[in-house]
Amino acid sequence: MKEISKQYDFKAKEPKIYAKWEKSGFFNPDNIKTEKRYSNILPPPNANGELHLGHASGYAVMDIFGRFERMNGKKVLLLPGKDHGGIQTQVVFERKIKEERGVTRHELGRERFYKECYEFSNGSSKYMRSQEKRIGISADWSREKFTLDPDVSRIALETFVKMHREELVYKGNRIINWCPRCGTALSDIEVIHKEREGKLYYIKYPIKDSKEFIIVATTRPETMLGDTAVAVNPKDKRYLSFIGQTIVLPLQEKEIPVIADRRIDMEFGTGAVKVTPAHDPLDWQIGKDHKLEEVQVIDEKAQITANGGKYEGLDVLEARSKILLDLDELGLLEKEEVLVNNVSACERCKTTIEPLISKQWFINVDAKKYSIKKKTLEAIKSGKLNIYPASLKKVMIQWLGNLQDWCISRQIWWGPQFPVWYKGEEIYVGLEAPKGEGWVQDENTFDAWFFSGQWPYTTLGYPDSKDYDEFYPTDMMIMGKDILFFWSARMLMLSLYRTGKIPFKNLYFTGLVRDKDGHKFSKSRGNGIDPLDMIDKFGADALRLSLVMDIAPGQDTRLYEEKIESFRNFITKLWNISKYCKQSDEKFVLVEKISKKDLKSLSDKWIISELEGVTKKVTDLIKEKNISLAQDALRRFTWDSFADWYIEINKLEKNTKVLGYVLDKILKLWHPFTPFITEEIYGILNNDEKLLMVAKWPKSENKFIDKEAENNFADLRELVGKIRNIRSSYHIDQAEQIEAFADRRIEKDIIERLARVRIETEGRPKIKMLQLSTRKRNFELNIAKLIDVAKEIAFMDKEIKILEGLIKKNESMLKNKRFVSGAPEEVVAAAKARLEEYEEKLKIQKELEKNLRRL
RNA sequence: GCGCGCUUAGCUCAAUGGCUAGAGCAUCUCGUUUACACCGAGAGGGUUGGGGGUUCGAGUCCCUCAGCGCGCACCA
Repeated sequence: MKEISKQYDFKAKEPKIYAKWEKSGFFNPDNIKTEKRYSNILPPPNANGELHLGHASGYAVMDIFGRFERMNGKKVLLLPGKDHGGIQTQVVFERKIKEERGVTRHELGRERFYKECYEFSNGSSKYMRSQEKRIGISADWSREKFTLDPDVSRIALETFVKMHREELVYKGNRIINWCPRCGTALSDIEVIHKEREGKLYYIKYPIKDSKEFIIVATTRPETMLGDTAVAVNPKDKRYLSFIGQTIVLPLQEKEIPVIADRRIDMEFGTGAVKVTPAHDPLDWQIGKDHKLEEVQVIDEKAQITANGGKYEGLDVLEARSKILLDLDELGLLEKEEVLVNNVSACERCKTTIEPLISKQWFINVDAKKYSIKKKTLEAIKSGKLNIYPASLKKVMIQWLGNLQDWCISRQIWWGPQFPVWYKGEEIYVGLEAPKGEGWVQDENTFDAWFFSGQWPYTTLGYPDSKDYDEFYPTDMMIMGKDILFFWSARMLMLSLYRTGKIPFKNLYFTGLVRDKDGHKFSKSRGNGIDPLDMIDKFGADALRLSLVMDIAPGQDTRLYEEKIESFRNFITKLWNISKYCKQSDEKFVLVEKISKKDLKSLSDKWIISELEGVTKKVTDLIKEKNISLAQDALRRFTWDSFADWYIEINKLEKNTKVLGYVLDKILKLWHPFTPFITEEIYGILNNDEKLLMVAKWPKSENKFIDKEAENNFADLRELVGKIRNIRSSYHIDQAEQIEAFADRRIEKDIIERLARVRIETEGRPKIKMLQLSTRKRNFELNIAKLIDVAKEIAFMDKEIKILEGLIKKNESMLKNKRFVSGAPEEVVAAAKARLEEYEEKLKIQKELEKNLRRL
């Protein structure tokens, strides 16, 4: 039989335990023979970096649910993968080659850049995979996927072809968000808005053949080079007479009309707006409706185009200052005002966005043949998808309601190219290049989210594969709430379109992991916690626990070393508990089943009753997706009830069978949370012949619930507590055994041991004694020790007052007819029971006080 | 502007409308023992952000105010 060593060396053990799991083959659901299944396609991290706390917390949650379901007899598939990451990876890789080799992607050329970026991603993936394993995730690595794997990307590309055939996608000129640094179009959600203090410039626009002006206000004067109208609200009396007149656009000397449009806010600025359809989303709309010319004056490098006349070639900011100078010279600059407004920036590189008109591929989200928007809204509203937390359902519905066409083409090089070929006026859309000479493929690459949005079924080999039939729709999807729109919404949209099914039954959002002060972890702040460092320092189990403590779905959580440390302490406790059990009796073994006959003493009955209760509670809480509370309840049982009370008592009245039974259940209940240490202990105690990972989850059995034992044990604890309290408040040395006398049958040995007293049961000594007693007088003893009578009386008076207050409260409740008839039966019964209990306690207290006064 | 979330012990968080509002960390006191000092025992610490309401009963539900955080839209 193996021994349990003095200390748990998690650093040495964890890799070995993981290797043992992998070798067992049970990460692969094919090796589990059952009809029931549970599937969770894991979110693929971008294959360009390192595992961070966000990943770690997500994996901890996914693995807890996965292991729970596996122990509940299901074939569990946790399918891992990596995302090629599109823009983000390209930005990272470009920076890398610039720093390391001093080259740009243009110097490498498209083909070579793609190839090297692919190799880079592959290398990072391997590294990340080794990190993911250290968290302990029980994923089926034999099924691991990459968004660019041929089988995966083929299915995703087919979706595009299908959409094209069914007219859900189109290529067209629209105003889009352009990142001049990345050199690509972006979708609306890849743009972040930052408040910045800027200036609002008031510029005089002269009316043709008149001395009058209209003053317009703008934050971006450089765009005036492309103005094709001035717009006012038709209700605005100030400008009624100007509508239809002509303005001579300053600097360009071009004639443009004054138009009326109800979208103009009369309150803002002067109420008159310069309209630049080529460089502002709202102006673009107005331009469309009024059939205005779209004059592009800013190009894709954020420089002024030839349409900008003498400003051509200037950077937008240079152009802005030059234009302001020129206007001032002409006397057309009325004034400047400070204004705080939102500036759009690229989510990845933070460069200011230029709105441009550009020819891009779009998904029509409200197409005639199939409205992605409507179908997705319907599915969410149908209630067939459980969302944790439920409040995010509303957010999703609101977002979908406002959804605009989705720009899916990018001008970056990293990622799959559009399956579209051109030859002159001809266009071909299909998976393979068309036969014949002279076809040129569309240069655009896909928005990476178009690929990851199809992840639930591309990974399973849609449409005709064993895995797809068996595991789709999946049971669970877990992600950070920061990618709610990016990912969960897109998965719902695309999966519903392609497969006709909601891709998952449960959608669980994790919150953000923050530092102790509630700040985001960031490199610039230097407050980052590297999960791998923490695993080295405290072990994977401790990190997992700290990541799921205090969490609720979608709620941010704070993490800091002391928190992880306190869970490392718990892990040590679990180890020591097991060590004690093993050492307590050479016959000690883990026990799967027990019968009532095996429960000898009060404490046996109590601990088993509590165990059954906690088993039910933990199981229910995990099913409700409330893993934080489940863990909390289990920890309290393990540390407080089992270690601090039952084991201490076990040192006196051994019941090795009960000990083995409780430990067996505890190891199983803890396994989803702390898989490594529980597997290690289970292995030692079973001579490595059994694997905890696939052990059966404990089932709570009502027959062991024993309320009477629980109450009696509570009384015992209360009495011991009272004695300890007295020792502490009178500074009685811990070494000193307090003399006591009891004339009733009580759990003498236990109380003597736990409270360090010596209890005489015969020959009551003739000295003054403090009397202690509990409810129903199950336990009563007298302490033969000099005490401060006045102090004790004061203490008892306080107790009596509290009890009287409680009695009054409960009495008035029970006298209230509306309470008795209106409240649930159990509540009324509980109130009655409480009242009796308090009355009895009060009676005892009063008696004790009377006795005390006689001293 | 619209929407969402949060506010409970010094800190981090719990508490199906119903038991004297609880844990962990931190603090203070003490420490003999067949696992554990990464430990054990005990103690202190609360007007549940303010105000109002509904209810037999409110930390919990409603209204309102304040503070913090987030999302969306607008931003000429």
